[in-house]
Amino acid sequence: MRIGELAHQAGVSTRALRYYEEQGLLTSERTPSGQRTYPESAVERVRLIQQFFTAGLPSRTILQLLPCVDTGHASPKAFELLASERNRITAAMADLAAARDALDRMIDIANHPTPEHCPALREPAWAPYNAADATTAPGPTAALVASATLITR
Amino acid sequence: MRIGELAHQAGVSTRALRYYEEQGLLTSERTPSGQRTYPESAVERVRLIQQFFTAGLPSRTILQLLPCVDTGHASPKAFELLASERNRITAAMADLAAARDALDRMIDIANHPTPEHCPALREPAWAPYNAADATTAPGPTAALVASATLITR
DNA sequence: CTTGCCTTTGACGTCAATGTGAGGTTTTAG
DNA sequence: CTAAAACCTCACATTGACGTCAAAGGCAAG
Repeated sequence: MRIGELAHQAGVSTRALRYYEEQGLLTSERTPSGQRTYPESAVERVRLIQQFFTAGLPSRTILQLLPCVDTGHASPKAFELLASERNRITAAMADLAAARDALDRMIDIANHPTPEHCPALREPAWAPYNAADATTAPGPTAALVASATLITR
Repeated sequence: MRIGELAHQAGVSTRALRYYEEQGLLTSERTPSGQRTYPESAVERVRLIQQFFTAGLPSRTILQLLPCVDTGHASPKAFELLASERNRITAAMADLAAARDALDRMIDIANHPTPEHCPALREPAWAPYNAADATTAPGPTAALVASATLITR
């Protein structure tokens, strides 16, 4: 499998794949003419790398983690890294949840039919502004929190 | 309140505050000599801005959202933005959860007392590699998923 | 007045994961 | 054989939220 194929199957650009290789995250065989060749398993590997990138892990950290994936063994230092990154992610999820709650409050306020700060009654029928949701929070739509804390000015 | 005080109370740098102002996210009065002055309420506002930045919203988007916070009213376009950002955040949380699950699988594998790929028995007593967790997933520690999918090579 | 800390504007630096093009070789399809 | 498509390396550009330094002015205390 050459680089274009891998890029297609893994859903990334060829530039990204060369970058991963440059960072030591991905290896490749070379044909006599110098073109990269990958095994099928590379697709899964690239997807894993992408997952880590998406989660905000920097390439240097991923580089330290991948050997642990390959060997199934984690040195104490790698283990510490594993744990701290897990905590980072958990904290990031909490931050996201907090921001989402803030947005929910704004949505509630904008949607709340109280005339004092709601000339938003011109709206026709509300498109159900969300459809696929039940990922983490099963909450119906938005938190029912007092609005005072949001009205800054 | 001058800029240093606000920066301290809101937990950001003065550079960030000037940047926020430059982006139109934050306003300030000026003393005759040109120094910025803020009301107490600016602390909360900066915290909200920071919360949005932390959640990955770009400044341009925050700029569109803030007036909605101020007036308590959302135009249809702002409402759409609110909803789409909410969905973005939810998706990001799912991505984080997936990456965390991957880390959990790695932790499990590294920790699993099977000799085939586990010379990790040299470890003394495991520090409970996580403490504050129950943010979203009440899961005990790590998923108990088959290891085959992880062993790439 | 002067010492020291805070503030001002302006502008360049950073970091990281790519995008983008140049200029050239290899593979593939007809 | 030939043209298109895919690949190669090298290297500069991008994006965004700041960091950082420079040169200067403001403001309280001694």
